[in-house]
Amino acid sequence: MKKAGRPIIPRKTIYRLSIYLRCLARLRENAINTVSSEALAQAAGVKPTQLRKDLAYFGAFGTRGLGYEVNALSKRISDELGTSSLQPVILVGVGNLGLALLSYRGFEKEGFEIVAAFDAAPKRKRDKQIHLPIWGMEKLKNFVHEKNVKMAILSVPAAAAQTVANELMAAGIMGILNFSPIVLAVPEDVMVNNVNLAIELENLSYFIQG
Amino acid sequence: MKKAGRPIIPRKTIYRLSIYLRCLARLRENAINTVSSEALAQAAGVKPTQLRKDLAYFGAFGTRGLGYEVNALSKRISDELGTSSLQPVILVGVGNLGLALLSYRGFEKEGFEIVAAFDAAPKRKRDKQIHLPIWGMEKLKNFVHEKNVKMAILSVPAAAAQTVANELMAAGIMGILNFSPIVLAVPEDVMVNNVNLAIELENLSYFIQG
DNA sequence: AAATGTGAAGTTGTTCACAGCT
DNA sequence: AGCTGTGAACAACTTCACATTT
Repeated sequence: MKKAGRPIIPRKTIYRLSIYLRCLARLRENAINTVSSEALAQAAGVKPTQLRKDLAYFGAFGTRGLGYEVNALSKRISDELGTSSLQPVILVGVGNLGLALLSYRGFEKEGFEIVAAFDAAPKRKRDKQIHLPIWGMEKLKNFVHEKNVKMAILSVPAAAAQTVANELMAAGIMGILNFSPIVLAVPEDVMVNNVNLAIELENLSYFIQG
Repeated sequence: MKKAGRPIIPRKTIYRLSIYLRCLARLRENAINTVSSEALAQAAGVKPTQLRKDLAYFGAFGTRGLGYEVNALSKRISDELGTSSLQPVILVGVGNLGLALLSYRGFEKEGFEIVAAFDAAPKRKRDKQIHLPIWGMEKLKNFVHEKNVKMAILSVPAAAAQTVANELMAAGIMGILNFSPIVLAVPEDVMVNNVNLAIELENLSYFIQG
């Protein structure tokens, strides 16, 4: 959770750095070399001062009067986030949602690859062909060790989630992207990000009722 | 964005109310009638005081010395969130991710139904059978008006996202669950929730590198 | 002139400490 | 005794204002 030897950067800032990185990628595609905090902030949906504060956590490299060099800033943020190298990820729980996520091949472009899928019933019939084999849970531990996988996508039913999460952690997984609708109990050094589409919709529906 | 005649409840609280509701549902399944703020907070992954503060935004109904009645509290939160009635939702952009979301039929259990799907190329060949017909974008406006749809899931490529979002808003959509990796520009009265799986993974990967 | 970098002020959200019910 | 409800203290985050640099 903390990065030794560097200033502690707030969670929210890290999240926004990812957003800035994607905005910068689009600028690059359009062959734009230089950008002001004003313009970049606008693209990212934040205030210019916030952008500058965020960048200030890991040093200054803008040019006053001019702005930031797009390539240099991209590189710097990318280094900071550690996204320069492709991270292997496993997916556990190939039910409806897990299958959906597997068939969505949009992770690779962004530096992540789902390298294996696991399920309690690997042979179960599924209504869609996928290119990746599905392994039984007994194969998980060895695989994670051998391939040195650190991250997992968890898409099992609520009732199984905590048990499976425990297996993942025992195998050495340190980061879990949790799609199951329960709050996982994990030790401090394991990181969980929750994604719950139903809650997102519920949240929207609240705010649009006037 | 604001609810007339009621105290303004912070976004984060609303989000947590959804979590509490799901924890309460599990308690109900286990035929537990009463719960303390301590126990419920633990299940929801928050501190007891925070839970009580959250509930205090819309009035007190716990029993001191005892705790909360599970059914009554569920009902109260559900009313507050307005999730008692089923909300129709449309999905726009039936590419890889959109198709994946359509085939994930997990929304219905949670009070939402995807009632129609739209795509710029509705006849395009897709590698999976789905039960819902896919309409062309020209059908969108009428449908939204007729069925009085207020929420949309947006899963089109980045390049098209803002244009399509504009169409949605022109048709009367007030809440967008945005899966496309750009920040949408919308007027104040339209609500956008962003879900970006790549960013979630990137975020995880940052925090697990020691 | 234009735009960054940053201490200080302001705002929002969280936790504490404890009074007040049951 | 046990647990809620809440003002006050605290912490985190955001924005402002402006000095500084090119």
